[in-house]
Amino acid sequence: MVRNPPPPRPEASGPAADERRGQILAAASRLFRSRGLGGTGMREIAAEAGMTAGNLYYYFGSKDDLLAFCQEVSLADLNALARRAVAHAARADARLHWLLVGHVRVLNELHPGSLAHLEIEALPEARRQPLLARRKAYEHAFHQLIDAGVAAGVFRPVDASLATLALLGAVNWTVRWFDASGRMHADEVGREFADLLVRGLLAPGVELETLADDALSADAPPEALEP
Amino acid sequence: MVRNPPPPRPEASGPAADERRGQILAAASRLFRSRGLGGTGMREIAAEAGMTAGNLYYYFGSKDDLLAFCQEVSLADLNALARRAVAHAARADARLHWLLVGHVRVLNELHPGSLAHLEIEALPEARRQPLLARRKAYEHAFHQLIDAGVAAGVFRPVDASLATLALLGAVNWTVRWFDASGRMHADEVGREFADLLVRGLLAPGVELETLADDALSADAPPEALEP
DNA sequence: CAGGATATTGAACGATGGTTCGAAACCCTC
DNA sequence: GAGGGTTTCGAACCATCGTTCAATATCCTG
Repeated sequence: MVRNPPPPRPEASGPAADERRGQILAAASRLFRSRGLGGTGMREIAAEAGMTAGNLYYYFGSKDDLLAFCQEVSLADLNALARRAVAHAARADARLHWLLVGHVRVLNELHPGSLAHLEIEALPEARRQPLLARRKAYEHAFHQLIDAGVAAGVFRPVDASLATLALLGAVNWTVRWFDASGRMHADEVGREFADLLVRGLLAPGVELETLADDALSADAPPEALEP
Repeated sequence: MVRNPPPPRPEASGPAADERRGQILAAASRLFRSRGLGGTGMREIAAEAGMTAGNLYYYFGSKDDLLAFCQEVSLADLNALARRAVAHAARADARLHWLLVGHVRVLNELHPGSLAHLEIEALPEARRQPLLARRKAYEHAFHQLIDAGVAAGVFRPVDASLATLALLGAVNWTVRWFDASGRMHADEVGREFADLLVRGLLAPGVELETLADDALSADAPPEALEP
């Protein structure tokens, strides 16, 4: 006879719990960044969030849950950005530039030190799939923008997949060294990076165009995020 | 009365042991790559290298020893490359391009999946310092090449420190996704990346110059590496 | 073939990690 | 202030991790 799985432990819900989850996520991100992912324990995360290890499990069923949540949030924000960039009417180089600046800001300013989609490998197979799909969607936006630029003659002909990985590598790497208390703000770093990276794609003779970067997705567009 | 530290346990020496250490390093690198650093245990590394956990300690005094060795080897190769690039007579863009290609190859072809200088934070303070010094030296080479290019009017004026981080981010990121059995070889990826990144630095109107990339440092220059 | 140095094993130890759980504390509402 | 839901604690559990070590196998040398 098959035994029913134990009743799913009651997971906290409601706006208060969501708020708390946000605090935990922030604390975890901070620690993940300085001590590495495997190097930070639940007790440390709890302490950083001003609570007890046992209490953490009232909000997250497991460390994997916490990690997956961490990445879902970042990926959702990144994808929201990407959708806006793809839908925008400006030239491909301007849109790509704008997206790159936003990317750096989301990773270092909105979710400081967030691992974003950086450590998917650390999750068990079952959790990976949905996150990988979202990451793929995000990369697809870069692919699209680059192809659009090539088609328009704004970019020189490049392998869009490879170029995507180059751009993402550079901007993702910022979480390793960016220091919010340092001499530069996230958006300044983002602009310098985007300048360099998008210029690397331009066809000879084309001048880089840019867009004004606006507010981050925290108080952003009215359209809802995907479910 | 101060007790003498226990006699330093005999650590294997000789060419045979060095060979074995090389195998272990390769196995460890492979696992670190797929499972992450904190996620791989000594037992797994040992198994991957075809031996027992206890046996590992005949070659490395601790996991930190192993990790530090891993990074020293990669950094030594990278710095050897960097010294050649800095000493070379060609134009700055060509030298930087050559160095970037070499970097990708060292990380993905010579030491597949090596974490290189990527996870220094995981080491205890004492170990970090010498590695950080070597990394700093390596970054300094990029800084030099970029400044030289700017001075020569080959590159547009950029923040050399920031540009260095952008370039290194892109090429370091390759260890996350590069697959030796994939459609591209490490040197092809390296060239595409170097093209994009160095072009991003060029001053308007300047055409990219490149150097032929030669053999990797395995059978490389006669000058000795530093001790 | 003997015998010592070199390699390797497998079991064990202590510490730490994620996790569970019953009980206490807190916070509302009636 | 009694009572029920929500939240928090703290101790304990068990697996795993890095590590040690005495014993054994393997290899080379005389």
